[in-house]
Amino acid sequence: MAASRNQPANRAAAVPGKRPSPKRSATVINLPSRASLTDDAYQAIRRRILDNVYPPGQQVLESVLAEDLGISRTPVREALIRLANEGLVEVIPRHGMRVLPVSPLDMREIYEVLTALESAAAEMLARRKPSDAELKSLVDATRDMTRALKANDLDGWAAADERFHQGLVELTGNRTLIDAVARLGDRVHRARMFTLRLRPKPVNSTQEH
Amino acid sequence: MAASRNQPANRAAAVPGKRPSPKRSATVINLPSRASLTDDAYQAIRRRILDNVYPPGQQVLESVLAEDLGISRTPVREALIRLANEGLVEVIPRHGMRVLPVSPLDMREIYEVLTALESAAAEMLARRKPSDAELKSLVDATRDMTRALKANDLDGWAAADERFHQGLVELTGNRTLIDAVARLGDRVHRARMFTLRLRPKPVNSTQEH
DNA sequence: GCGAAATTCAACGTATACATTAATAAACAC
DNA sequence: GTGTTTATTAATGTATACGTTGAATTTCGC
Repeated sequence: MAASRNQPANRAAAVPGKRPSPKRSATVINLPSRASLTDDAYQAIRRRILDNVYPPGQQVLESVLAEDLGISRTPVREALIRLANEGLVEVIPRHGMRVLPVSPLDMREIYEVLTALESAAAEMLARRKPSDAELKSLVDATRDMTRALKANDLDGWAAADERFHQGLVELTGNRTLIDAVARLGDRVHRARMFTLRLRPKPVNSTQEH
Repeated sequence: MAASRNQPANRAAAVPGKRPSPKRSATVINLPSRASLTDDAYQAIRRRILDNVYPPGQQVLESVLAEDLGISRTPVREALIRLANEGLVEVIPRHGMRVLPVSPLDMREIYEVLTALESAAAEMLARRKPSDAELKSLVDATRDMTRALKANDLDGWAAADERFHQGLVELTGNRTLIDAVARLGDRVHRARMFTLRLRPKPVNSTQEH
């Protein structure tokens, strides 16, 4: 499988708050992270998309991104290839990248696929007869979801929900499955911005197991 | 796509290229838009992997690939990013790309995911009550599969099988699903080289619909 | 004034240059 | 001979250079 394209944890200093000169200078904080500039660019651009700094439909030129991030076009291009592969953006030959919109249709499609994958995950898990310890994270997440739901805390619910899905899929140990779900993760996140509650609840399908 | 046939003569002086492939006879009148070198590289490397020219575990340096394809490292790198994203190779910092092996475990994982996705596709299709015309390709493929199976024609079976899966998924019209399956396509192909018959038969799940 | 042809412009695709650094080999002390 | 340190090499990551070409703009014919 591809190297861990998943977003680990390094969300601290990904976004350059300032606009240094196009030249890379010492003003850039030297983190112990040996992340490549390509990775940085990937994270930064991705973040801006998820945070709606670059809303759907937004177009940004490679050169603008590069200057904005204080790096050259090369790592920007490489980051864009990854983002395009992930379905977040589209690279239009003369117009830079374009943030792909997430239409209601897209959402439905994504949820259909996700539901299928998670159902399979639940089934696999059930078959594997996991220990209670393994299930703890899931149970916790479910409890948090219910709790948040009662408190009308949508954000909390979403967070717990995400933990649940993440945990469910990861417990299967099926890397291919994990990757497939992760690939949809960002788009789900964006879709969720539009519709937090249209979502079906795959919780039942696992709780009964 | 833009026609990027740009190999100025000065290139010969700069690089002792051994492979003047980017040469085009003047008799060609209206050639269709040229793919980018990145695309070419992607296709070429991918093909070599699928054809086992680069067997699993094989490592090839960027520079070797570049020289081999008669292009610079830039498009090679971009192609490798795509291939890595697709799970065909891994890019190891100092050792170029490495063709990922497809272990029996991988195969099982892939099939688990594929089965889930295709089951969902079948369900979606059934719910949509497709016309007979739409189903024709599926029926044909199924028939060919059965036929090939009887004739012990494994290759024929595999081909029909592939058509069946392709068609099944495409009939749903769910682009996300189509993409997800397509993304697994190459790995499936490689897995299939090892085990043509360990495969479960999702045929039933659709035929009954 | 309006459409077509010519021109300008800028973004890109690709090649190449360059500094960095891991891997390898060489030198060395013991 | 062996383990350690230093030099060498090579592959990379990134920056930059550059020709190509689609798009925008202007010029031109009418």
